[in-house]
Order: sequence, then structure tokens, then C-alpha cells
Amino acid sequence: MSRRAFHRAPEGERRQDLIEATLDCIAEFGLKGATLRQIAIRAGVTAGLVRHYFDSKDQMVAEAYRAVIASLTEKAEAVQGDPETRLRDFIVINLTEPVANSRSLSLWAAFISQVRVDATLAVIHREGYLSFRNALEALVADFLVAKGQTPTAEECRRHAIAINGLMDGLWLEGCLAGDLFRESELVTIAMTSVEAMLGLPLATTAEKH
Amino acid sequence: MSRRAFHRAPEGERRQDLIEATLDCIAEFGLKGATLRQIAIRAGVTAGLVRHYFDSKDQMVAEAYRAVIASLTEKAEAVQGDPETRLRDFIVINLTEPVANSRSLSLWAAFISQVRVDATLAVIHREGYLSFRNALEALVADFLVAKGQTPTAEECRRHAIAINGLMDGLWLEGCLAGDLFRESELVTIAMTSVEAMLGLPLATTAEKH
DNA sequence: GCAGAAATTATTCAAGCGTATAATAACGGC
DNA sequence: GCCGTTATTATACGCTTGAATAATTTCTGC
Repeated sequence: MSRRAFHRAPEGERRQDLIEATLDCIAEFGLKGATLRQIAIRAGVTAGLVRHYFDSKDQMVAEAYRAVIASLTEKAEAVQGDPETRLRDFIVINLTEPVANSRSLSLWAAFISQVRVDATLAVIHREGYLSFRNALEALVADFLVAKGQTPTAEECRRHAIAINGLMDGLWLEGCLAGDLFRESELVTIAMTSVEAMLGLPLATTAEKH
Repeated sequence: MSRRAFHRAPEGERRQDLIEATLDCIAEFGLKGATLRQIAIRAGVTAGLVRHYFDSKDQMVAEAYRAVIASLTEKAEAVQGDPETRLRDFIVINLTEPVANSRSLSLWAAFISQVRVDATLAVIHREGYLSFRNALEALVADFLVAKGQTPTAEECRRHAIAINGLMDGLWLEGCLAGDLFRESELVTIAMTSVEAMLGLPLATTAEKH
């Protein structure tokens, strides 16, 4: 009857590990399969430790949701360069790995299905959604202005809604059934569609690495 | 200590009631809150009865998923009239009640998050997705032909993927944050975007009721 | 109107859940 | 090198879960 090996993790690292383990379990077993015991196994600790870092399981799950939102938006909001490049990169980033994969979708869907149930998650969700759409709206506005147009705020809003919808939908298709599409096919379709919607070409620039 | 009132339901009705109650509970409490006891309360029976109609809870949930898919696709696949009208109606139906509402999304998301976990649900999902996209592809092909074009199969496929993505994404936005949009704003945006993507106008026809 | 089948309720069960608490191991200051 | 603090393990508790089974009510064919 020997006691389990006792390993003290570096400052703040354990908290992050627990959140990662939570997401792994939700993606793999669903929200109802992500039990404290499963999460603890995944994180390499015992279940009781969770309550040393979080007030409750629900609080840990909420923080895990924040991490998901961050991983889905932070890369997209960090695009740089001229307006056209930024818009193009925004599209590419959202429709390729690591943003677009089946794990991301499973996590996203698990939390979305809880938004109506848990008010805390609803707040986190709305903040993430609005900041994402606002970022896209700014991208579209900058792009149109750079092309010599003077779009009204209303036009920008409508374009942002439409493009946001298109991107969400293609992201979804790619995550759900990536095997049905050829390599980067969805990116090409998105580019062509956005060009048609804005009535402007999105010049193909040389690949950067 | 009197026994609970004993009411025998008409042929086959109880089964449907149980599936409806299951969906109500999933929408309201999430998958993990949809317990046999909650479902039984909602259906006005006792929990034990479930196993008289279904082999297990999982089987009932799978049948409930079939019902969700059906409710999301059956109306859209039944559009009638000339190709242009069918395409327009298809768009309208998918972006307005009862297909587009927050309950539908909660249900859809709950099941999608389980697709990676439960192989049975994965099969049901893929069938529904493909039949939906094929229906849309046929709609697009008919429309283009009616407009005097001779699109290749590849063109139809790409258009269907793009429009499907747009519709999914706008459906999603509408379900998640319907309060952020004006009445039928999403339908208008969808119409305008599809026109731009196909390079053809979708004539506004007189409202039918 | 009775007998057997089917539908429904009631009760029980083992397993797993999140939480609480107590015991123990590692660390940092002095 | 000891001591208080904190991170971690271990264990126990009350509750809920899906499932199994037994008891009861209704229906149907004759």
C-alpha cells in the first residue's frame, strides 16, 4: 500500500494543465463524460486537487471555455500587414489548422449547447462572438477604404455579418467533414465568395512562411 | 399512499411523446441534464417506462437525434415551384422560424458535440448532412440551368458548398444572437450574398401565405 | 366477464458523481 | 535543520444515475 508519487508542479502550471485536461476530456468524452476523475487522470493528478485550484468543477469548466474562445479568436485578431493581406490571412487562419479541426468543433459545440443552460457561459460566449465580429467588421472597412471606396457603417455591418456567416459555415463544414474536401478547397471557395460579395478581387499574394 | 394514475396512451403515441420530452430536456438542461427521470416527468410518465419502448437511454437519444435532423431538413427539401422560387424558399425556410431558433441550435450543438464520441450518432449525422447538401446542389443546378447557363458538375459543387456554408453560418448567427438582427435582416443578407456568389439576381416575388 | 397479454408504476441496486475533510509530502524562511 | 505553509493524496459521504425487476392496471379476444 504505497502512496501515490507526490510531484509538486511549477508555479501556475498545474492550473493550466487542469484546464487542458478538461478540454481533452470534453472533446473526447463529451461534457457528461468529462468527470473530475477522468480529468484528473488526464492531468496526472488525483481528483481532489481540482478543488485546490478551482472553487468548483463548474468554475473550471467556465475557465476552460474562456480558453477555447481565446484559441479560436486570438490568432485571427492578430493579423498584420496591409488591409488586403489582413483580410486574406484572416480567412486562411480561420479555415485551416489549428482553428479548423474536429476537436475544435466538438469543444465549441459542447459549450454552445450549454449556453442556454448556464448563464456564466452565455456571458463568455457573447463577449467572444461580438469581439470576433467587430474585428471582422474593422477588417472589411479598412479593406474597402484601401480600395478607394467610402462604405457606410451599415454597409460594413452587413458585409461583416455575411462574411462572418460564410466563414462560420465553412469552418463548420471543414471541421465536420474535412475528408469531403480537397486540400485548401474551402479557403479557395471562401476567397472567391468574399470577392463576389464585396465586388472586389482579393489579389493572390506570394506565400509567406 | 395511492398509486400514480394509470393512463394508457394511444397506439404509438407514447413513443413520440418520449422522444419529444427527450428533446425538450436536452434543449433545456443539456445532454447531461437530460436524465431518464427528468425526461419521464416531462412526458408525464415514470422513468421505468422508457425501457419498455427503447432498449436503452442511448437508443432513445439516437432516435431523438434522427427527429432533430428530420425537423431541420424535411421542410427545406420539400420546396416547390420553379427553380428560382425553390431556391429562394429554401433560403427563407432555413433562416426563419421554426428552423432558426435558439432551441434548434441547442439541440443541434448538443448532438454535434457527441458525434466524435458516439459512432451511432456520427452515422446519423453524416447521412443528414449529405442529403441536405445534395438537395441544395440540385437546387443550384436547376436554377442555373433555368437561367440559361450550362454549369459543370464541379461548379455546382463549389456553389453548393459555399451557399451551404453561408446558410449554416447565418442560421447559426440568427439562432445564437437573433436579438442583434432586425426582422428578416439575415434573409435579406443571404439573398444579396447568394446573388453575388452566383452572379445572378434572385427576383423578389410576391409573398405567398 | 374472464383470461392472458401488454402497458405502466413502483422499488431496488450497483456504480459513478461532485464535494468535503483529513492525512501526508514538499517547499521556503529563518 | 526545524517549522509553518501550501500542494497533493487519500478516503468518506450523500446523492443521482441508468438499469433491472416485481407489482399493478388496462386492454383485447373470446
